Amino acid sequence: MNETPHRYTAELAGRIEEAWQDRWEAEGTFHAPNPAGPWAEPEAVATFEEHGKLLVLDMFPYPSGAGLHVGHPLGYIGTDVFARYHRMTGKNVLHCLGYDAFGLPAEQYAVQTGQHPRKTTEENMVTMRRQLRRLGLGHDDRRSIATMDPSYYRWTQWIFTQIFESWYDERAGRARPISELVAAFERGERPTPDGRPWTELSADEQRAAVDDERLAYSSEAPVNWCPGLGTVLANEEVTAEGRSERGNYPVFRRSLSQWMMRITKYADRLADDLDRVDWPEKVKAMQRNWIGRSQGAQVAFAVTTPAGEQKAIEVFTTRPDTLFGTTFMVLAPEHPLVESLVAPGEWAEGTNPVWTGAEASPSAAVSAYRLAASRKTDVDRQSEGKDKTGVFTGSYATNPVTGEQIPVFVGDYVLMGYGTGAVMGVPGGDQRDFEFATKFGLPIVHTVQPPEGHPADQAYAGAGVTINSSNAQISLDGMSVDEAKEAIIAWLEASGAGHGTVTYRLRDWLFSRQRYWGEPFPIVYDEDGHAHSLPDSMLPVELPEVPDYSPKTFEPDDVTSAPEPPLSRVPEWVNVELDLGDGPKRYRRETNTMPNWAGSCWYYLRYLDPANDRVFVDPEVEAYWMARHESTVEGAPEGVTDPGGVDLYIGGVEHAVLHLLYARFWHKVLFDLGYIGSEEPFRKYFSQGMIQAFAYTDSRGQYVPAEEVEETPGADGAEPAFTWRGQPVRREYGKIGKSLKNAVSPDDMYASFGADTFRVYEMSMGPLEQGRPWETRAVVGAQRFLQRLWRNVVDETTGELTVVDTPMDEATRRAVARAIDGVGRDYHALHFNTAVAKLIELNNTLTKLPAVPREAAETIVVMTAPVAPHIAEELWSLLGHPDSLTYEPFPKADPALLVEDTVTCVIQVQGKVRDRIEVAADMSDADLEAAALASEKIVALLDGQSVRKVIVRAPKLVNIVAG
RNA sequence: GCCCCCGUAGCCCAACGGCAGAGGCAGGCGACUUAAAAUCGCUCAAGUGCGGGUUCGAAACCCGUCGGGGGCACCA
Repeated sequence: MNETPHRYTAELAGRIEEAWQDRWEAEGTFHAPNPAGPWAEPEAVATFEEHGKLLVLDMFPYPSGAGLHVGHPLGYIGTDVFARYHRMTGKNVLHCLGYDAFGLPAEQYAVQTGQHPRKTTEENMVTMRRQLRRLGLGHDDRRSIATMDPSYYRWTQWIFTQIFESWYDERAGRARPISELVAAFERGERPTPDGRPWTELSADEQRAAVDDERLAYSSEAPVNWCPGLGTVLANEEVTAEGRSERGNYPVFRRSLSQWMMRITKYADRLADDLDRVDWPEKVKAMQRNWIGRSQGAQVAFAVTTPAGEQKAIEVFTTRPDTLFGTTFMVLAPEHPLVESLVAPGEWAEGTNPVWTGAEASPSAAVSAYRLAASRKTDVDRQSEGKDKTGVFTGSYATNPVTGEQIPVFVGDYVLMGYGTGAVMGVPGGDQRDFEFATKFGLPIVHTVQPPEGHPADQAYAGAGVTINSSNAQISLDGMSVDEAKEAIIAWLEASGAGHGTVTYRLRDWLFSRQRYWGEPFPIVYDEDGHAHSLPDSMLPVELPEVPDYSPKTFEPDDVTSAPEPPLSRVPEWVNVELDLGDGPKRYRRETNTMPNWAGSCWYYLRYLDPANDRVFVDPEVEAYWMARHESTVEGAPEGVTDPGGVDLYIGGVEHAVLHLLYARFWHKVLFDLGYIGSEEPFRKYFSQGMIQAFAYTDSRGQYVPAEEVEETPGADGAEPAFTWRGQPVRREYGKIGKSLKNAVSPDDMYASFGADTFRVYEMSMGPLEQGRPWETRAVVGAQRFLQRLWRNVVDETTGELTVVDTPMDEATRRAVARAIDGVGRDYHALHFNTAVAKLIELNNTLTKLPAVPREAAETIVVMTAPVAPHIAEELWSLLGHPDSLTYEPFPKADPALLVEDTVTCVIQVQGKVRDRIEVAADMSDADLEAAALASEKIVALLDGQSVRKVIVRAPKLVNIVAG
């Protein structure tokens, strides 16, 4: 028979946990009141007036069919601990979780099985909800939205129409409604594209002028076409190797008509406002890198075409100071001027044979080169490495500062997609140009004095004194690089040959996909093919049922294929009669769908007011939860202001560019249009580390189930040996997942230990931002802690309370006070691992007492609640409190108990500890110095040496410098 | 090639520039048990990757170097 029926086992933990989860749900414990909107509870909100609110957010999960593994909940537990702690500090805390329900896996599954993706997704959501509920997360379950619900994507579509109906006013530095653009054209405040008065433009011309300014626009442009997925992709979804981030299929550049978002208009604000948010530097750096703002100059090189026309080749350079060293030019193969620069006839007499590409004439050489370049994928270009290729066009341009005639080449190391698609070749200052010049026998002029010992076979791109840079009007010689840049830009601007400018790596965002399982566009085309956004009253545009979910996919390397969206196969949905204000007319619906990012661009706003069917979020509600603060975020530079936003956002670093950039963009548009009052979505973002696990391969390199591997410790510190079914296996470390056969499910943890133990273990493994290895056998440490905590309150045999109503002794009071102080600060700073360590320390102290005083027990129970809420609730209840401790105030430490009466003072000689003395905590420096010098050990050690200096850090340290 | 992060007991991790150890795992010893598991108690264990420097004093700050992880990469 069981002698300890009331021991805190996994089984007992499970019963307690499920009971409390039911009670929290029934009582709506985590429902956060809103100040306005359909759920307005202003009186409830007013009760939080003293301590304010806190908005905590997790990254929007995709409900995967594979279920969760133990790595997934790390961030969710982190936010939950933080949220629960702050409820105890008296804040109105909003924390909830919804689902990013549109996505590729459900659609691919649907294609294979014919199962509707909604059904699959709903089933997956049920599983995930169960797994997360069992974890005891304190979510406001009323706010759990899903992007696939028409009541949600109605507003995704509405936001799209707002973006479509907006333009970016450069002068005002913000987005404005299209109607104001039309008004500006009408009043003549804004010149039309060709300068004619607005009224003289035809209807089509007026429409084109407006459409060219829209923040969402459709355009025929080279896009990333992925035949293997049957869809086009955004730049951000294509890897450096030119493959799809999802599925790793080849991606080709094809010119197709697609929807784009003019995110480039926000490049500066997206870059600048990174200074205003509290994010990891790493992530800020990645976004800055992606935006790729570079300061420089645009310079025009005059060229006379073979046909006799005067043209200019515009180049962008970050190093205008090196203009005097420009000895050639290179255009991208796709550059529009190439055609007109190709010299007719044979090569000129004496043309360097290396320049000709072994062709008989410039036109043959250039067309062969261009053809070859057009056939290359990014992968090919990559694999060619740094070997510079190119051919001469037969034309010469004029260097605007030297007046020299310099040859113009076509070369594929110049990319059409960056800058102007043309570069000035400065072999002395740019390694790529140097390599090109060496290969083609072009002159190399240094314009910055290289330091001594600089290798002769390299360009010099560093700082130094400008040389070889003067003409009749200007001399840069002797200037630093920065001075020279400034001087030459001024000269270029004065002479009309160029101007200072900024370029960006960021491109407009490709926003359409040829998929079924996504939001339909709220766009229809009239009979002339013009796009119209649908009015609010016609939203949502519901996703129709289709006979076949598959996008037409192709052989992954079929370059000639073209996308065909599934929705185009439902003619009765595509062709509609609508009245858009000018009577019923025939329209054709847009058949592309939105990318997965659309729903996740604004979900945090919907969390705030999910039941609102009048607006996507009530402005007062948004202002309450996300308003800008008076004070700036931590570490913000001088002069910036707080942008508002979510108080804490925890998620993986894998979305550093994609989701976090897109969401910032949409947020800024909504701010510009006056719908919200915060300028940034995520004031503080914290990037959690990834939990990984060991995986094992057998002699053939096949993965074997990690949980079945046995470890034999090596003798005398040798490496341990690992075996699986008797055969030796090799250990490696990697991502948790099916393919490495090292996945551990949270369900197993609930069954073996309970959710609280699992939570404590995950939080205590190490700092939240750091990756670390999962180790199932170490989980028991967390369980032992909770068992001891339980035993400090409850008798394992009888189930009776063991706490006593005697006051705490002095030592216990001090230990409790220290813990309160430390644990509170650790929770606040997201240092959950050290918070748990301090709780364990205090608990171990209490364990050693003959009986635990009630006050000590209650204090530690309350402090433990954020990490282990179920056991804390249960003990709190056993201690006689009928209500949940969710809103119980976090204990406050008596400052008097934090300072010791006496402390151990360390006495060092030359920085080495030589003696310790007990002294009063308030001892003066002089007294302490005297006491230290009087120490017998010190006197003996100094042995008459003179004391040169004494450093006193009362009351803990004295350092004597002798000699 | 460039940029960022991390190197502390066998392992995961602590330590305002001031006594290297808070906590956990594993190991060892002991208690309980017929026994084992679980549990409890005790215990062992590193001088902080390496080399310089700054300082009265460095795991911490600076420079260099090695190792691990991540990001970017013909971006003009």
